[in-house]
Amino acid sequence: MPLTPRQQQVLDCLRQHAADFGRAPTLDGLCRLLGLRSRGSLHKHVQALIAEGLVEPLNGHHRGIHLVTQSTDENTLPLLGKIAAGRPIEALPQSDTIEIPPRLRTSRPCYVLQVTGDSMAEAGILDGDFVVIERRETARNGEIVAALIRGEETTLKRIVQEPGRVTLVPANRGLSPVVYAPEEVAIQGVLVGQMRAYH
Amino acid sequence: MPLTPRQQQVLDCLRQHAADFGRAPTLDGLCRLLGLRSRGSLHKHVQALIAEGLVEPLNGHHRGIHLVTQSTDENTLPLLGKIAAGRPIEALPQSDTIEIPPRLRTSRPCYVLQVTGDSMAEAGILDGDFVVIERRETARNGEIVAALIRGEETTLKRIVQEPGRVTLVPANRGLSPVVYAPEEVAIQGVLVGQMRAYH
DNA sequence: GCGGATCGTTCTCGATTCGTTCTCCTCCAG
DNA sequence: CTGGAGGAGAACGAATCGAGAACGATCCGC
Repeated sequence: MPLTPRQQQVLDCLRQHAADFGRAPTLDGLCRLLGLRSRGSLHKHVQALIAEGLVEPLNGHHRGIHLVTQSTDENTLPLLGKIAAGRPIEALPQSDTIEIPPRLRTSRPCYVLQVTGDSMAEAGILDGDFVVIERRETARNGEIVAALIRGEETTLKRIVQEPGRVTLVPANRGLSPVVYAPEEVAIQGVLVGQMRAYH
Repeated sequence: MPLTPRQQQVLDCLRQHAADFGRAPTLDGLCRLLGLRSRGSLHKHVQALIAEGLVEPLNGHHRGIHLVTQSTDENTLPLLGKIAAGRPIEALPQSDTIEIPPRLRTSRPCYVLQVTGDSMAEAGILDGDFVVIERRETARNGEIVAALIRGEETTLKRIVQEPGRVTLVPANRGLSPVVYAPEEVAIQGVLVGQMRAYH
């Protein structure tokens, strides 16, 4: 739903205030900035902005009108580098980012890797694909994880955790599952999305 | 139904206003811009534009004359429906859209389909994946296309075109390539991107 | 810890603006 | 003369907007 003119003014004023002071204004302070005399009136505008998801809702626990953080780059994630069986994640020197639609990520922190190699080809993950990884240190059995093995190499595999051992299962007839001790495998994240460009 | 000269003038004025201010004008504001004195008169023209589908209908819920946004968000594409071997594209009743990062599409018109079935599984396209299709009627050999066969069924396959015959090649050991006469196969678009969510 | 000041929230009331509908008017082509 | 395009103006209901009062909850100096 589009904002009314006054709501737009309030939003502009909030952005201005954030740029100037970096502090969250109170309703009374906003009233003065906007030339209003009643908090009650302004409150309705702020509620509308909250309904639009532009302002942090404050459920009586703290004060101050906080803008929601940067809705613009909400759809970009850091592209950390490449993941290949046999090598640690090749970090890119420059901090690169890549646009990811919300459907391909979760609400928790995520990052993106580019796949090298065909070890997960039969799971539909090919050489050159981009994979979205949710930053997490535990996984459920059967999930595909980015795992650091003995602090040396990082790989993308399906994980099966049993008492006393962890098995990383590739999706490729030419490769075999490998069994590790639990302390050898550090989960760095869980696969939540994948995408590929053909052109 | 064609627009009357005055309706065209109102439409031009609306586009001008959107370009200048990015805000929806009110009927009174439009009157001033057009040199009119009565909202009631202008209202009839706006109603005509709504009937033509050029202006957002506002059913007393909000104010301001909004132009209909045609592909306003350049990162969203229409999600037309599902594509399955053996059936035409199942059109979704409601016109749905889906966010697609620029990397997964081309600069030409594209749309999105959701894949049903595993006929392209060995090319890394699984059941449930979303594929981005560039709207095009010709393809190069080896490209993956959405093709309409005999006007009946639509399918996603790799295409090989030779003089006098067209072969559609699935990527699945259990399925065989099928040869058609060129006039039996109508290319509806070419695969340019693919994505999958795991959660 | 306490009490007053500050703040968020909710409510009512009134004023203005705006979309809508209606009637009446002019102009012009067929 | 008739009908359609176009405009003026009045009137009504709804959306928008602000003022003010009242009530808890939080914050802060003592």
